[in-house]
Amino acid sequence: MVATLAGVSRGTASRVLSGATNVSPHAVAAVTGAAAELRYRPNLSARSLVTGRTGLVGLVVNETNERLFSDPFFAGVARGAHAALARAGVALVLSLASDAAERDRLLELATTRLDGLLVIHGHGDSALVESLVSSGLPAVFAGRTRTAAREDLWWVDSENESGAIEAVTHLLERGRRRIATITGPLDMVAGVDRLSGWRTALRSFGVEPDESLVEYGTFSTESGNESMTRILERAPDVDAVFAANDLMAVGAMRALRDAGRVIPDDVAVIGFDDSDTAASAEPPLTSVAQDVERAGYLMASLLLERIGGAETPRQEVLPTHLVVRTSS
Amino acid sequence: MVATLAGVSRGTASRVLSGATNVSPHAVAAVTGAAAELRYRPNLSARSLVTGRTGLVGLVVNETNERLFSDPFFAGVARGAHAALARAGVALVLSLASDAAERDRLLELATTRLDGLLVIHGHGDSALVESLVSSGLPAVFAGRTRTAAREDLWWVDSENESGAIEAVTHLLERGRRRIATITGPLDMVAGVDRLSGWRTALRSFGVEPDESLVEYGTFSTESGNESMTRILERAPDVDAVFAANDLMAVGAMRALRDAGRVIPDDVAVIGFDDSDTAASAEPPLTSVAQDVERAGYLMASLLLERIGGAETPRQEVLPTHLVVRTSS
DNA sequence: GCGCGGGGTGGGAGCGCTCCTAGACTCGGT
DNA sequence: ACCGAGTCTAGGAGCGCTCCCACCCCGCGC
Repeated sequence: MVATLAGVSRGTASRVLSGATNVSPHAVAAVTGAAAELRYRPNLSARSLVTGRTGLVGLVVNETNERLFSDPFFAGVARGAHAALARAGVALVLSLASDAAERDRLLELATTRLDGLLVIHGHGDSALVESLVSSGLPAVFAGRTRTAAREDLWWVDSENESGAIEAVTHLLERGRRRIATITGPLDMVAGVDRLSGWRTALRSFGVEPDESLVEYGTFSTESGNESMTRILERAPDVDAVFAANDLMAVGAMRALRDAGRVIPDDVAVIGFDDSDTAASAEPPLTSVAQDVERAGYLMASLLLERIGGAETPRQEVLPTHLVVRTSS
Repeated sequence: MVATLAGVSRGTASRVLSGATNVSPHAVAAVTGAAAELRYRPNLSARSLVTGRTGLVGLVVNETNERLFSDPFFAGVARGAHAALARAGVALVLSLASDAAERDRLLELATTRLDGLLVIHGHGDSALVESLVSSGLPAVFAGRTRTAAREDLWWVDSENESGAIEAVTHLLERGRRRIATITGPLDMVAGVDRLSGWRTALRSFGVEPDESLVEYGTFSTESGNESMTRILERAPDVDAVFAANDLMAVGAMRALRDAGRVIPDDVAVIGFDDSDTAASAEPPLTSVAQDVERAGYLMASLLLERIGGAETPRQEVLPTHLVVRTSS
């Protein structure tokens, strides 16, 4: 180590450079001075070799058809996670896991050079979740899936159900009664919970949920469009729609417009996520806001705790709130 | 190394595990067999320590106000780059560099643990570019900026000018003559080139470019809206708009609709990028397509070459083509 | 004045790998 | 039968760092 040349022994220099404990002020000054002069950069590989930590965390995206990767949800989580990790000197490694081959490669990579994983899994890809869990690698999940809803895992999620309740209640309060919903796939807790919130809100207003007003989409614009079309066929008297995300809400609005319905006069529309899409939609979309950036930050913080040695799994649920715009 | 225990010496095992050269088939079989049995995973830190390569490449996003990070352009590049790198066993590290502090941290991180950088710089952030270049680290840029347009750098860009020419020519051929353009900031070559294409196309049809039909936006929906509003004030007779990206085109459409213009009957609109936004816009937006995923793939390939020892800078320009939808 | 404890330091050991060199072994030519 | 060229292998060296232990020195208590 070059820093030694300017003062003391390697041991002392190392002590100074990685959290000075039991070092004299004199030595500290000498070492830091020398390090600055020599523009010293510690070799992280060497450090990893001996500490067993790589200072690298994977951001796993199980990207399937719906191109989760370009989803604003992903972007927000990534940004938040990056912020939390940066202050701990940990870097984020992008890891896609679309197919089985990629999943294997990911596990290979993960067990060999990552300290932990942040997992965003679009669908409840149990194979991925299971193999991650069984690998024993520290991992924190974004959102519960059927497989990941257990308390033995670490995860961060939003208050999907109460968010949905707030949205549907808002519609009910404005006199809407034939409220349809376009939810997500049944294997995603986010979709299930939002659907459940829809039912709860209706019942609390004495309205029995009409199952013919329910459609299961895939969180894409196109599926929102198709779902809305089917709802219109089955229930032409629909006067509102609550979609489980903004993209589907936008798709639904297109279907409504094509069917000659005026938004919000004939049919009110509410989305979920409060993404940029919602704000720039035509008309601007009322949406349930969830702070994805904060979710990412929390996920990373939990993961750092876990890597730091925490044993008991932690879960965190983030609040949501309704952002009212012109579509409702 | 555990693999030795099942056959030969460390040296031989190492030779087998990292590209078998001068090894007997017998030894190969023995080592691979033993490695499989022991579920051997090489320690990448140790390997890095001796080879001097980390197998890590940074994806640098100079994220400013416009949230480049959630831009579909970024997502595409990231996906393409990931694909190219994965087959070389290289991982992608996400590196944001919004402010000066982050930039410093990034450089620290880069020089110490990354083999190279893929740089997406929203604005022509010369400070970032300069410091990267002077650090001597292998880097490939996405798109030229004023600072990065030089041939001593490595970059990948799209045929911005000819893409713009194609778009504007398409409008001219359909009889439009009062064609406005909303371009990007002057410090981005992408914007400048697209503006230049607009001029060229007009002149080739004998139309002298009217500078009052030019607006400079910031690539956001909102700026598209504002720019269009200003154009309508200055030139109410405008009959077409060419925007330098889809988001601004969408913003422009909103402004046009608010002004009572019908798209495309009164005013035709064309965007750039052919992102999902374009397809799902109302009405569906004609747009100049550029294959961002391929750009990312190429960037990564060039970077690998550079890291592999290639000295002479390479640049690559990708073709664009017009995707005609109902807005024009 | 002697022993003991604690803050501070020096340097050996070793993390797991690849590189390199010396040497062993094989085979064909004379 | 010998030798040289070619092929493959064993194991030492060392990458740059942290950990650990032995040690030194100083001040205090008996």
